[in-house]
Amino acid sequence: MPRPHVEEERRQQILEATWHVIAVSGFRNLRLSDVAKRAGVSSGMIHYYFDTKRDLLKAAFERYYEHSTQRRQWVMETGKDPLELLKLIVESYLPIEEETLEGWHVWSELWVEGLQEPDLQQLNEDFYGQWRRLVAGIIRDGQDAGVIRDGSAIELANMLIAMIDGLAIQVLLGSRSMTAERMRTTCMAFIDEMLPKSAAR
Amino acid sequence: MPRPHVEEERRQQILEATWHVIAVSGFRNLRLSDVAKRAGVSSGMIHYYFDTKRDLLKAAFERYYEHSTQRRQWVMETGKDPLELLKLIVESYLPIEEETLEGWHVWSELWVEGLQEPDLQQLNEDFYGQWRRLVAGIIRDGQDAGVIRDGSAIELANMLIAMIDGLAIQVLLGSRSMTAERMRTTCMAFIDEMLPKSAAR
Amino acid sequence: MPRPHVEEERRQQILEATWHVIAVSGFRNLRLSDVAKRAGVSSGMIHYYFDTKRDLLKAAFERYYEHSTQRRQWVMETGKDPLELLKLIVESYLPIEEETLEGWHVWSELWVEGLQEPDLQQLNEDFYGQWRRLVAGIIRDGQDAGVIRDGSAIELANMLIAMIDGLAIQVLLGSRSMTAERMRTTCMAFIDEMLPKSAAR
Amino acid sequence: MPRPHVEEERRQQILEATWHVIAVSGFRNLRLSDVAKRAGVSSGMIHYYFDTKRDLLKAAFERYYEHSTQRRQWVMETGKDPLELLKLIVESYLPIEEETLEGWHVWSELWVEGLQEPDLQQLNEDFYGQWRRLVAGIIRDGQDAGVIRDGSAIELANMLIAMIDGLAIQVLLGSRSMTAERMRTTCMAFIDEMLPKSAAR
DNA sequence: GATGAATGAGTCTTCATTCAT
DNA sequence: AATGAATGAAGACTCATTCAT
Repeated sequence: MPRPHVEEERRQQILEATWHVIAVSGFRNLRLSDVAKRAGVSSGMIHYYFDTKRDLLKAAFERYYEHSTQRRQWVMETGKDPLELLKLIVESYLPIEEETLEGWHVWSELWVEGLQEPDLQQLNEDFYGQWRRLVAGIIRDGQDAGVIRDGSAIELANMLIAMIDGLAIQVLLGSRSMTAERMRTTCMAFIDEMLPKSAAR
Repeated sequence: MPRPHVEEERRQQILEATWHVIAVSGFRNLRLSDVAKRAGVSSGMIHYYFDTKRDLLKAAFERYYEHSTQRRQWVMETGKDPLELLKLIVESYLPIEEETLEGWHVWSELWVEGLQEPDLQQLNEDFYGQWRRLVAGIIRDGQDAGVIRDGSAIELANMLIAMIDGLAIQVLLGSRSMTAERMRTTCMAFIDEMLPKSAAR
Repeated sequence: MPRPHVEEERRQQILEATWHVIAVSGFRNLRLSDVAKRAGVSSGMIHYYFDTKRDLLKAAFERYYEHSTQRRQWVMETGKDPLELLKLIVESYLPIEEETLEGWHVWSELWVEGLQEPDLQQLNEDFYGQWRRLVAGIIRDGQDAGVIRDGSAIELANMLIAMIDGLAIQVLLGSRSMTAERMRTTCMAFIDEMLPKSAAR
Repeated sequence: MPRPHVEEERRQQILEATWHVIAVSGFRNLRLSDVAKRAGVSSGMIHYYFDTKRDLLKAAFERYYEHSTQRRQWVMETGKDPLELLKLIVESYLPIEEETLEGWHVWSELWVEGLQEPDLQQLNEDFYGQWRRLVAGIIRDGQDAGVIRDGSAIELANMLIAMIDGLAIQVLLGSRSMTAERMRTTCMAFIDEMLPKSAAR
């Protein structure tokens, strides 16, 4: 009785275990044996599915990229008004929930690993390309509706996205001055006070 | 016959070599033999000055923290008007010049390593504490002079700083959509259009 | 498909190789690569079974302790009369046969290493505890049979055991004045002339 | 103003420091830097006086051999009666006093090192040769005076000396069953009950 | 498909030894 | 005579990778 999908399942299982280990231990300290243990498989099996450690890590990031992309699908399907939607996005990216936190860890490791790895740079480029287009689209909707200030929507999107990333790093590093709560108010202040068309000053 | 300062010089020499190797190869791939080669000393000498690799790396980051702090001393001594000064700061942090680029690389590695290392988190905390106070001070000067909008100066500083960090990451990753030039215009747009008190919309 | 007992066999193989190297080269000069070579395995395998060199050496001594204990089992099963039995024991401990010689070498190294290592001290304590009880039992049998002088059997056992150890050291050191032959006559003289109840003087 | 003996003094200083380190840390763990620290000199100076570590250790043992020989000079100059003198000797070798304890440690290390080193074997041979002659001489005095049993004086000396060595090892290893006190009574029992000509049985 | 014992190249680390001062 | 900074060979240890089962 062949189970045709067993291979694919195993791959997923291993790739997900890889994220978790990256998120918990960091890239630098990742050992294949840890991944094997976390995935509940033998170390030999890792190499059955992935030729080298490098291949595994690359695949894990690729898979995580897809995962991250899917995780923000909901944004496309919301009928909320633009400013509200931006706030929801910010809210969903605050490094509070376990899963979001893990996402930030994995993505941070990808960034730094990407400094040396063109493949990962491409992943990042694709991801942020979509990200910018998504946020810029929302901003453009707001501009069309007359609730968001004029100016390059892409540039405004870049501001918000970069701000989220920069603040998240500080939160991840356990800064006492930049907590997740503080990150929320800072982002919300930007959306409430700087993006709107005629916000009071 | 004591050879004065030899020890201190050697330490500096090794620490600086360590930055360079971190900046070029990344933290994960750093081999002590590379540091030794770069510093032009024997591998044994590394251990003569630093007990373990870990100690060396920690010391290198600490030293880099001091270095980074000193590198922004000039900001304190400028008589420029606030908005102009903020622009100069942005300009000086664009990842263009070799030295600035290296700084971003080292600091990125510190961030990601800091995810696992409380000591590095503290370094980051100190550094960003100063950073926020510095930028917030300038903003407050601008508010006092009536050229910068009202609101929490610290919060505005956090926005700008986070934006710089977030954009720099993308530039460092070689994004074709986010170049150093693009980063400049984005930051300048924020300073010119969002910070001033009564900027036209 | 599990390969049963492979692990346990390997451990034994490595531990025995370790004795031999200790016996031949001494503790101080023991290199893991020598043990690996002697055991006919790779150096990595040593660490597969033993975390550190220290662990290996400790385990080797522990295993040797068991081995030594077993090697004297025969004494319990002999029906010989007490004085005869004591002589057989002495005979079996003369540093003449290859295996006995090796035993003395390993045990000497254990002694000196034990000066710094409480774990090894405990091993020695256990071993000599059994040893004393065994010899004292034989002596007590002799006293009960009226062929061995009165007095504390444990004390008499301690005399004989210490004498064997002290003489063996000199033999091991290749003394020309204290050969194995000389050691034999000295011990036999003690048993023949000093232990018996009414030996002529 | 040349101090002609400064070199000789330094040598002594270093050699004595070497004993102490051997006694405290054991031979296996001895580092020249520890010796230098203990002697209060630079590591370079060790090599000024001794070409190699091996040379130093050999010289240290040689010097210790002389030292040990001198330490028992008093035996020659005592007018005590033979049995009493043997007891004094035993007393003086009990591993109780700091200095005696150190002596046993150094000598134990010499034994085990001697298993590999013919030079040290020779030292031991010389030392034990004198030792046997000395003790045998006393025993012979006792035999001449009619207070010690007949038989080979050398053999009786070997018994006593070996017994002392064998017991001392157990005491040094911190045996709870063989304390210095126990060692004393055991040796004294041998002298009191086994050596005399017509001891009651 | 799967295991995990085994390998060995790669690195960190130690420390005797050298040598400029 | 003396120092201690510097060296580099030696050796412990790690871990990705292989392969017999």
